[in-house]
Amino acid sequence: MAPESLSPQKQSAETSTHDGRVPVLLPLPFAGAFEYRSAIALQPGDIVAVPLGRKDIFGCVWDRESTVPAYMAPPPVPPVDERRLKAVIRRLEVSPLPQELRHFIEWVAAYTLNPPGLVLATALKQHTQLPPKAVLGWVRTEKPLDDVRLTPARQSVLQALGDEPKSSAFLAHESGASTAVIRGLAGTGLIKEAPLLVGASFAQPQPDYAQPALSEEQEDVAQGLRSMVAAERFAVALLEGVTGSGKTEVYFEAVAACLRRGQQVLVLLPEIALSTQWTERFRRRFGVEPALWHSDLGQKRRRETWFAVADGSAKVIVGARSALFLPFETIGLIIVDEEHETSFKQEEGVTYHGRDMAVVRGRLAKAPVILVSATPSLETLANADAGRYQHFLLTSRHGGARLPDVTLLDLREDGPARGQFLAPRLCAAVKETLAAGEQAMLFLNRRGYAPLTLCRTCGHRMQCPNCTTWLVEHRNRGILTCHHCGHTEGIPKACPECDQEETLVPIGPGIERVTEEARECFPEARILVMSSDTLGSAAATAEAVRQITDGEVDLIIGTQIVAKGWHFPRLTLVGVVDSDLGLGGGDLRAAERTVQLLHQVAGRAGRAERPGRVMLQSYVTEHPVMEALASHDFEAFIEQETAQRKPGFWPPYGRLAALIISADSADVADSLAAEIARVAPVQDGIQVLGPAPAPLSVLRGRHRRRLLLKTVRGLAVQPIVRDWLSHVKAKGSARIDVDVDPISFL
DNA sequence: AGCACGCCGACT
DNA sequence: GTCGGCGTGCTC
Repeated sequence: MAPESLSPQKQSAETSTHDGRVPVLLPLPFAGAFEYRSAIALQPGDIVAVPLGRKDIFGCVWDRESTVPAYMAPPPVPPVDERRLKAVIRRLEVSPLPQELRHFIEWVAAYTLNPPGLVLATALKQHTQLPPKAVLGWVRTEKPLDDVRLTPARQSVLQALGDEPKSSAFLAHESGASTAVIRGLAGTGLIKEAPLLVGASFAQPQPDYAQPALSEEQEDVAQGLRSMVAAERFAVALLEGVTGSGKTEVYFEAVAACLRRGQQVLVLLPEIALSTQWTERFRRRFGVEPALWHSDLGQKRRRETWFAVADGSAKVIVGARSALFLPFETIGLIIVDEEHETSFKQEEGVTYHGRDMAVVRGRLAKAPVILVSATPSLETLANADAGRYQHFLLTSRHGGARLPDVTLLDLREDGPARGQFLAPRLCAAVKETLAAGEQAMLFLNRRGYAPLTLCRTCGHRMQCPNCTTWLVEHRNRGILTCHHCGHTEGIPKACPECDQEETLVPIGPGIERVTEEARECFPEARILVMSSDTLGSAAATAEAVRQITDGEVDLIIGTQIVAKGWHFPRLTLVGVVDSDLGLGGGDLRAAERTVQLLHQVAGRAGRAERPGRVMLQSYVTEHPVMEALASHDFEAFIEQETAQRKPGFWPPYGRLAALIISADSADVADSLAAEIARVAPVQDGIQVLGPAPAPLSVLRGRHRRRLLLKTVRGLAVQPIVRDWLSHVKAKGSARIDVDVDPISFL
């Protein structure tokens, strides 16, 4: 794709050449854009090669004025001496970054307290390491037809031509002529080479391909969403509906409305690589596959998609959070499905929350944003309650299916035998289900065989040398491994502490151990294990899903992965092996997350005409989380969570920023943390907690301490943290990482 | 992020 | 006497 064939972008009248000085944002952690001289006129958004030190680097011509709200914006950097400016080397022949994307990059940088260049790097990573090759096709020239001898073959080639360039292969196929005819025509001057529109390979979704049969309730909500799209302005809606209520079908109507207006749609899913079922539903509704965007897209497909988004020919993009950085032309709608999913939060590098930044992107694009969930986050519910977001509800399951019956199995009264993990009542229920020719599922959110290996003689526990964690046994692979840093060792014969042999015993269940037990309890059952260890690729996942759907499997045993929005019509029993697992650790969202996850898992049961059953094994059946799940009364649970968070101004009734201090020795980490605490801000509405050792106090060999800044809702954390950190400096091995709106407290 | 400059240990 | 360790600082 060559730049000539891209739609021209909207530009402010003002050009960026200003005394021949051009700001260029480099994909490096500098405080702001660097300035260069340029003889040629450059526009903001242009990708340029510039010298930096003794090397050359790509950057993006930047805007002189910031659009970030003043309170959030980083302090301005003083201009550099004229004589030190170097000259721009050249402008790359690639599509520029649209203004809206540049503003978004600045916004994300200011909000997350990251240098804008680092955010640019995440946007540019997807893009121009290599300028895309122009692929050439053919178009008609102005030359009159009568100058040339027109054979029948030539005429049919000319007929196959359109306004837009067509490839030789396409023309040959369409006209039945050989490529020799095309070359001949080129020789006559009737046609000439022109860059192909890459986007031409992205099929257009048809808004009216299949008409959905919507219930009255669904139709009402769909109508509400359609009118948001029609308004063509920024607004946020929460679409809340129990599992199986047909949320996807309903928001597809908003997608259709947007397509009819010729605008683009961005759909964010938490785990796009696993979303084959979603893609299939999309194809049934719109006739074609949507454009996909995720991290392991091939280089070629990636580049094609980027440019198809830029020129507007890819209409619906389904992606992971990084799709927010695509160069949309005319975005008319953003949808965040499973908005409560914590995996929308990027935890490495630039830590941003995909859901929240989707709302920012929507505001910049003046487009509506729809947040979708069966168990919305407290953040989103609070926004809906405050009237900031519209709230649409789908209350009944599609096709008359009932919500599953949820039974709490109190392990204190009716627990399994020692060394086993499935209670007798759960085993009986599984047997019944299998006998009835239906499918059952066992859910345990823990990979491996056992989370702890202990010496029976001396009490030694097998620990990771780099992290404050136990090594998890993976018996299938014959190893002990750390789930945080990847450290792996063999399973020793003797205890490394007391040298006694055969004394190491596995403590607690992992999914491998539950599978072992299930094989003994249900010897006849065809068992399928679904975890990230057994399902390496999207293709493997799709195959597993097919086996389940086609009834080639009786018992599914899985981790987190099975909780995704799968539709398994034969599944009628779900057993949760350890419902209490997520409640430990005492972090802010432990209860909320457990409710969301277990409700999601429970929702896999009984989606078709057959009613479903769910059994939750727990040692704390009286816990509000368990009660909420058993009674399907989430409002009561939300009320209680709210009552707990509100008085202390915990999110969403206040704001948080975490400072993570790390160093290669505990002493250095401690003294820097103490120094930071000493200069902590003191002000009404602000509270500083810590420093405290991080729950994983040593991670990947680095000693970590945490401080938490909490402010009342009306107070932004960014200027406070900026000011705070301007008083301290990390030296040596020490580092300070800031996590605005932290989700993980590890 | 690179890549320099810059002061302290084991080598031709 | 030098080669080289990676600690601090700069790159428009």
